Amino acid sequence: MDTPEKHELVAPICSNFHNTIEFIGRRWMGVVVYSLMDGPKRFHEISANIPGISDRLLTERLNELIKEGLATKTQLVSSTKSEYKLTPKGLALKEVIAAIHNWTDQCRTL
Amino acid sequence: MDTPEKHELVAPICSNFHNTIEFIGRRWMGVVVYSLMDGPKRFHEISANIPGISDRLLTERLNELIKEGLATKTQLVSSTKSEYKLTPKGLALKEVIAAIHNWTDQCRTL
DNA sequence: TCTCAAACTTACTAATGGTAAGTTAATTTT
DNA sequence: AAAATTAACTTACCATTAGTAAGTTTGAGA
Repeated sequence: MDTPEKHELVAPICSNFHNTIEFIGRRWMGVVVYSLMDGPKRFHEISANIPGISDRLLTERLNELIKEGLATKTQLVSSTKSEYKLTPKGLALKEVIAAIHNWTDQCRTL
Repeated sequence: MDTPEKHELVAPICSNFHNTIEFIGRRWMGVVVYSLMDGPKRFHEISANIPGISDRLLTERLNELIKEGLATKTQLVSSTKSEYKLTPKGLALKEVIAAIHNWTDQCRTL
């Protein structure tokens, strides 16, 4: 018998609508992905891009993106430099971001 | 001088990308909206539609939707019956849901 | 009238997030 | 070359949000 896992994300996040939206809806996740949409960025660049986010949460969200295959991390020359980049799977969220943007815009007339 | 409000949502949720995704990304919010997409529903119907959600959180999410103008509540005859319905603003999220669905599908090949 | 169901509400615990300070290695400045 | 600074984390602690379960109120049905 399997151990019942309740609401833990055992299945890949993209296995259904609920998993997906709960994942990309975690606090700050949306803007972190958004920030990486226009190309690879350093940790401090993402941080500077997102007013209000703390190092701790940014580290956590980036690690979650990596774990789920939406981003990769590259250590540059020294150990104090790293770069984050979206994978094709991460880049494919562009449509979702666009849809939210559209909603945000048309919202004023609704 | 205004009191600084930190990260509270003072502006309408649809005023920018960050506000919007943080709002629709709250736990269970996505599936609650999804559940209402195909027409008005009673409280217990939504609840039955979403395995795992508690009455407390469902109440909270529905009230947030109402507060932000994405849904309305109608008291039916007696006070023990109520019906929830998406407003045009809420219905307009259909595109966002579709985009997430598409991502979920193409995810397998990425 | 007695029981049951709908739609909450309350109380309490667990998990997640916010804030700030500390760490380590590599630059840059003096 | 020593001192200060920066990058990228990590740790610790408190606050907020979520999960779980039991209780409340009104109305409908047997």
